[in-house]
Amino acid sequence: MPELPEVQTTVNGLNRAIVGLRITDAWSDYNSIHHKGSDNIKDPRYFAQFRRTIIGSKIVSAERRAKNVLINLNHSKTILIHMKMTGHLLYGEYTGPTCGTGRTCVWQPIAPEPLKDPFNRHIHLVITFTNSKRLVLSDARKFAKVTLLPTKGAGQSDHLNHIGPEPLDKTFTPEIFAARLHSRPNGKIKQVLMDQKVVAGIGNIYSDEALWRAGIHPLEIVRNIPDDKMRAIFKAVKETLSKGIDLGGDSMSDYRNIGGEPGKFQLHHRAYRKTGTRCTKKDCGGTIRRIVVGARSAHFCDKHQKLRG
DNA sequence: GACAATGTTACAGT
DNA sequence: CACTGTAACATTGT
Repeated sequence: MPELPEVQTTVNGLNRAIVGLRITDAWSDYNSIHHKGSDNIKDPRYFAQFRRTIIGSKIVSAERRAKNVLINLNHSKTILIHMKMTGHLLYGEYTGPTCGTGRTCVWQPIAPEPLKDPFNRHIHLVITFTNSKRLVLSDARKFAKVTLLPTKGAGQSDHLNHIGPEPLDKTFTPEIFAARLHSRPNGKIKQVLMDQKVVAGIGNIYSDEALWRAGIHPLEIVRNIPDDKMRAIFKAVKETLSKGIDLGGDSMSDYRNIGGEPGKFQLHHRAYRKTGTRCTKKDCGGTIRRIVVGARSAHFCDKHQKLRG
């Protein structure tokens, strides 16, 4: 599940791999009746227009906004990609059948190992460069969103204009964080943390891990959280996300970096999917429990994350 | 074969 | 109107 650290890992990889390359073609087999008439390549008519527009342009840079990848092109257009739950971008050689013939494209990584990984085989978008290498989107559940925006004012588009502040920004302070959370005083802390309008980039994994670190129960109501605990959550969010980036993202499920290789954050989970195991906080001795919050799983320690109310 | 997994949004309900 | 909860999206892995 790409959250902020996974998207950042992808963007970092793109800035190393594809800047300066020119696009020669694009192919996709997305086709959904639910996106007819939308500015999403899942509408084949939109894809045809998307393809015509990006052919011939050069990659200037890649950046991240919340969980969105933004690829800036040299003709003042930007490709926006939201990978949703199971999408990830891969860059590499291509040796399969010609795209556009109706057959599924086969992507081959530079290293042979990732090709065996089933999560790298669900390819629904291929962008080809003049060096004949390709950027492809593997997206097992086909939830991803891909669209084209004017670079100037991309942030003001409907895709991005509602998103809250970036938690790793230097300008992001504990005061701003608390004020954002208090915009939903009656909300459960886990759900509010994951609300992209409140703070950008946090999803199920990092909310569980940050709350474990801060010692806060996921069902705690925002209104009841004292200032010092708010600061603790602020610090935990920053530390958890930074650690995720340092470890190259979380590959417990399908996420892979652009070389097709897994990240390492899943080896450091303290709560997420640790149900029934002993809490690893020093001298804690609690047990990790799983509950359902807003139709999503939440994991927490029953000893050092007590509900205070 | 049932069920869990999840980011986001549309929509129904309070 | 504001807010909350749930279904839908599509598919894989267990």
